[in-house]
Amino acid sequence: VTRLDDDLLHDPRLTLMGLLIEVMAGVDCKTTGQLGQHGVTAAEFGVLLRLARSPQRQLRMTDLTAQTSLTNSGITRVVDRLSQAGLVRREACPSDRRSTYAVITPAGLARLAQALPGHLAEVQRWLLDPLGEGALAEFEAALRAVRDVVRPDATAGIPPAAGSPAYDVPA
Amino acid sequence: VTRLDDDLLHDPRLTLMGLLIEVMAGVDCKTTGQLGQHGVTAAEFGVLLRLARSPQRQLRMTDLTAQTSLTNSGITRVVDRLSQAGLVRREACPSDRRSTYAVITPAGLARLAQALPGHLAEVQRWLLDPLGEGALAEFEAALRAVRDVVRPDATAGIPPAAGSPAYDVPA
DNA sequence: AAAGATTGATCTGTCAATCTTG
DNA sequence: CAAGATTGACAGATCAATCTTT
Repeated sequence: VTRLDDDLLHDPRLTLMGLLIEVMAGVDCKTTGQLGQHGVTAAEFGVLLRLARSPQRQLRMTDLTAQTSLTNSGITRVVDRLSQAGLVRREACPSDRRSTYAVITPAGLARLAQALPGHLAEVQRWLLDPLGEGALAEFEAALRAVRDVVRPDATAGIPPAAGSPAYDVPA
Repeated sequence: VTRLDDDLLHDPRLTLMGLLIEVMAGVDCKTTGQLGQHGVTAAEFGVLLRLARSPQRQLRMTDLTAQTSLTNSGITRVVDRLSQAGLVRREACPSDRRSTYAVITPAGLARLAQALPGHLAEVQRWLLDPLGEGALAEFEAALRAVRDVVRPDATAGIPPAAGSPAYDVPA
């Protein structure tokens, strides 16, 4: 049986993990607040942003799933809300009738344009500013190293057969 | 009106934020899976851990709220589940009858002892290993810098009047 | 049979309101 | 009235099951 050693309870790895969690919670508390003022959740913002960045301002549901940390049904629901709000429109895929495109509407682009500058400001204030000019590059490299391991697909460099550009995209 | 400039859509700050989100999603997907095998969610694990580390193996509900990224009602619900499962017990506070202590039970300690080593292994594998020996200290310092700004209270060094030790604690 | 998408049931957490004690 | 805790109503996401198309 495993005894509950006191060293285990104070393992430095717990501290690191705790810091990561606190940072994440803190930062997206701030950004969620800002985005909320523009009537979108973080997940919705992420979808709008990805659509706006994509070739035809559109992406298949499956590709959205691959690019976010949501499940396919999660994406269905986010797109439901966005299309209900008129920020996104569903469109049938001509070549494969199983697929559906989500297309960002002019209203969606407008909403994004309205929310984005403030969002960048929050990221600047709560992430870049505290890091400082010096630590930034190192921090980003560290994140990238971890990302490449926990999300190997995000960097898999095979030229996208269908329309999924392998950008680094936030939510 | 704000035009949707193409530069805004590709601002490097979005990349950084996106990396942070991906890393967080990736890492706690892994750890959630491991913890799930022991029948606890990440939030529940965090509460058990904090209780185990606390002076009398107990904490007031309020202190738990302060130490996690949950609301007070969120903590109520987590403790509900844990006490339903027999891993935690509620106990009245003698000095202030508004307060309730959550006390970890022997079963709770056992569960924690059972889950903790595997959890540490996951953190090692998905966080420390990818970072590598060299980047670790820098990364932790960076996180701490951000944490201090987004969560100023977590480091406020006033000696805890009531029982809330200002550890660095994960969830 | 597998891939894409959606739906119903459920889980976890929040918010606002409430109750009790200080 | 403020602080601590809980509760009801609800939002957001997941899982497993389902339906359609390949």
